[in-house]
Amino acid sequence: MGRQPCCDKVGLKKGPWTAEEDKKLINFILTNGQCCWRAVPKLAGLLRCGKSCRLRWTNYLRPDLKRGLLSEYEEKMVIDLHAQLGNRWSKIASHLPGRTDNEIKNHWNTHIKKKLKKMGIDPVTHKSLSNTTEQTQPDEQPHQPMQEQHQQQSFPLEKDPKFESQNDQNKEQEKPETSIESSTITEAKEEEQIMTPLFDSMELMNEFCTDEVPIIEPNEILVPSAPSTSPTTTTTSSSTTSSSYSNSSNFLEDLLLPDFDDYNDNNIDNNNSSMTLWDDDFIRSLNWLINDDDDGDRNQVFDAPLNQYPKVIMDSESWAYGLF
DNA sequence: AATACCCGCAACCGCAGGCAT
DNA sequence: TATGCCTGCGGTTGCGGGTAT
Repeated sequence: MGRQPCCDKVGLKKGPWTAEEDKKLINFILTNGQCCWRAVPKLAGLLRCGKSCRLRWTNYLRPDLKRGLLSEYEEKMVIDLHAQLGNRWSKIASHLPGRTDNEIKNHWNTHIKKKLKKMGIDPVTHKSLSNTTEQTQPDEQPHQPMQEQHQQQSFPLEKDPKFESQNDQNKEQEKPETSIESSTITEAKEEEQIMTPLFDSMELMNEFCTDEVPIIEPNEILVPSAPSTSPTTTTTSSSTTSSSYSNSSNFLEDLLLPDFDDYNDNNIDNNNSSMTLWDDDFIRSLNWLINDDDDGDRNQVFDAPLNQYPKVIMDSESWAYGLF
């Protein structure tokens, strides 16, 4: 028996998501949490395949996403992680809170690759280009993660004192092997080696690793308190959002939203991660969002006002940039 | 101003792995 | 063990905006 396709493609919509579709998906996930993705489109009233819904959610709509270009520090981390892990984008992304594998992959292909080449570094092997041309043909050979290359080369990033100290710390934390199968142990060890210094950097940024984030339930989404309630103009990074919002159909822009820019300025920099409940205006706005649906049947399902949910935890930047 | 070209990013595609039966 | 389902992953594509001519 052949494998069933992930979805019946007949009659399913493809291409860019519209604001209306996003609204339905957000509505559904916020209400029901993430469940069987195959069932999501049907239940949410979307003419999309479940896979498409999952991608849209994980890569764009997820509340804990950051938007905008990667910071210099994030870029360094990506380079370092890529040197160790190769093209395992999801693993790399798991070390960068709020970033998706797709985002990192795109950023790597469009920005970092070029930068490294300019610097005379082969983006595949992370070795000096003059050396690699003699030894390998980078683009034709599968990438060998640096761990497997015994980390012979000296990459500029490793000269960063922060990373050096992390590596030293790493060595100290290496544990003797047990009787577990060697392949498993090397894999685990590799992971451990990579994770340890990065967890430190997570602490440094006072953030969390997306791998550690459980499935987001509606009652877990929190928003930072808004120092200013005046709805401000959108930030520059919001222009990088989906083309679906390029016109006036950006339904979320009309909401009365906390000023996340102010929040970021005031709190992010000094590592103040305090979170509070949404203010009433915001709750009312989102409530409007949830209930503003022309499908009466689904309104019955979702008719619990959002402000009845105990707490809504949310990352400021992601919702500020990604949605609002 | 119009057209061609380039680039970045969102979305798609197909495969692989994990899990249940 | 075999089979089917679901999800995650990495590579690729194609659209849309920006820039050059």
